[in-house]
Amino acid sequence: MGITIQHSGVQQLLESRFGQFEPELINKLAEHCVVRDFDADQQLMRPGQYFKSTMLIVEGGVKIYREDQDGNEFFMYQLGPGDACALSMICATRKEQSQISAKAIEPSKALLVPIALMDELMTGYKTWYYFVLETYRSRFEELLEVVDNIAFKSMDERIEFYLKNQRKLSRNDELALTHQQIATDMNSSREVISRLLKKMEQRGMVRLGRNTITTLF
Amino acid sequence: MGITIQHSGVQQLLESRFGQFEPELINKLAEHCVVRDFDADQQLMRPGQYFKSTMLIVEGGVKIYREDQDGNEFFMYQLGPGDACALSMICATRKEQSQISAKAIEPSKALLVPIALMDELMTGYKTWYYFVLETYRSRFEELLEVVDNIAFKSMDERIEFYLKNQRKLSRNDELALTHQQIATDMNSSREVISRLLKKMEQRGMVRLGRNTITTLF
DNA sequence: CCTGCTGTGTAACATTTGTCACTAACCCGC
DNA sequence: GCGGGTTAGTGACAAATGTTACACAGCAGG
Repeated sequence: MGITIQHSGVQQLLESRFGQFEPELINKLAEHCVVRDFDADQQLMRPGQYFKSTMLIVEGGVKIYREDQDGNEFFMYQLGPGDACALSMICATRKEQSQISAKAIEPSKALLVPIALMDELMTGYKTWYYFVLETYRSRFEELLEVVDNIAFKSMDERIEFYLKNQRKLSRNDELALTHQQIATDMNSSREVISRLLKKMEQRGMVRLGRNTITTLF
Repeated sequence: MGITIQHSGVQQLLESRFGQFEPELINKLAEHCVVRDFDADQQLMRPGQYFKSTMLIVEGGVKIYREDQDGNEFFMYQLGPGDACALSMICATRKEQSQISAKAIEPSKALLVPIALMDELMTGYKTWYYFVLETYRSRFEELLEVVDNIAFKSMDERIEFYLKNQRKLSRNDELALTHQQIATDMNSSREVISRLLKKMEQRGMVRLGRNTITTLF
């Protein structure tokens, strides 16, 4: 399954991705945490899973989904290097079940921080405490933006928002996406997405190709 | 505007509503915080506002809304005594603008905790630190449930969810709500709500009266 | 070059939700 | 008991989204 536990090199990874951490914190983490590799498309979390550690993304990218009982997906936001999964913190803290699912979109590395360490880190290291609060804050705001979108906006506006997001993440105007992928992420159907994308093409907002959407806005 | 700043009785209020706090923390808070009264329907927060303190609800009830540019509202969740507003914590911590609006649904009291105190409380008082994390966690989960609802569920299921929520909050099967209020909270229109409520009545799920909805499920 | 698979286009239709227009029922103060 | 305001019910229609069904284009492998 491509899972590798690495003990070496943790310190360097931490220094490069989490430069804001104080040196003693980095040492502490390097001492007690391991890095785990994930393949593209591998799940980092699934609904109903329990956590023994919280995850910091060191390399790659991770998509965070909400899933309902029937297996429908709904994409919420994406994490990159330097981000932490607020949910894994929350669940870890409470030893509770996860309500979401996370999937690596490319080969990724995550630092696993044992729950047992959390209290000590929180009270002993100011930069950790700020990091955790900032993580909560930004995930919360992302979630608010998600609510905004589905509560107030129509499908075409949401597609636009989605494409903008993808562009920012891939740092590329040409997106390698199928209509079906978008439909799944937005919990809609391919036909609807095709229809609306076509309209956007007519309005000159995108150029469509097989497996690619070029944003022109 | 019915705003009163009280300095007396803070300690008793804290003890009754936040019994989990350690005594030294209660003293600390009583020393540095004030209680503020809000009238029914008065706004505690509005979008674009800056915070100098974070708010703990001591008495009453507060509705948390998302608002869009056109002034549409979308109800997210409700706070009662013993709850804290995660957003006010987040914004306070970052001295940032609020993205939401909060309104008292009945005469309410809130404890105002100055931001300046946050660091000290967080690092010095374990029960405060747990309280803050638990606040983030539960708000985050409420927000996830909101996403769930609007992403996956149809209007009638959402109404059901809404009514269940209201019932839990008011601890009463008979809800004093107009269809228009529900429509506003759900960012829909009165006619739609009336229509669906009527269907629910035919299915025996509710009994409808003027200004009242009696839940039978 | 044929074949089969995946991705896309599109028409027709169903369903859900929103809007408009109007009526009726109820409630309160005079 | 009579207006006037608020709340609710309803039909007709519009718009958005979802569904079904099918055609077709591009590409990869034999």
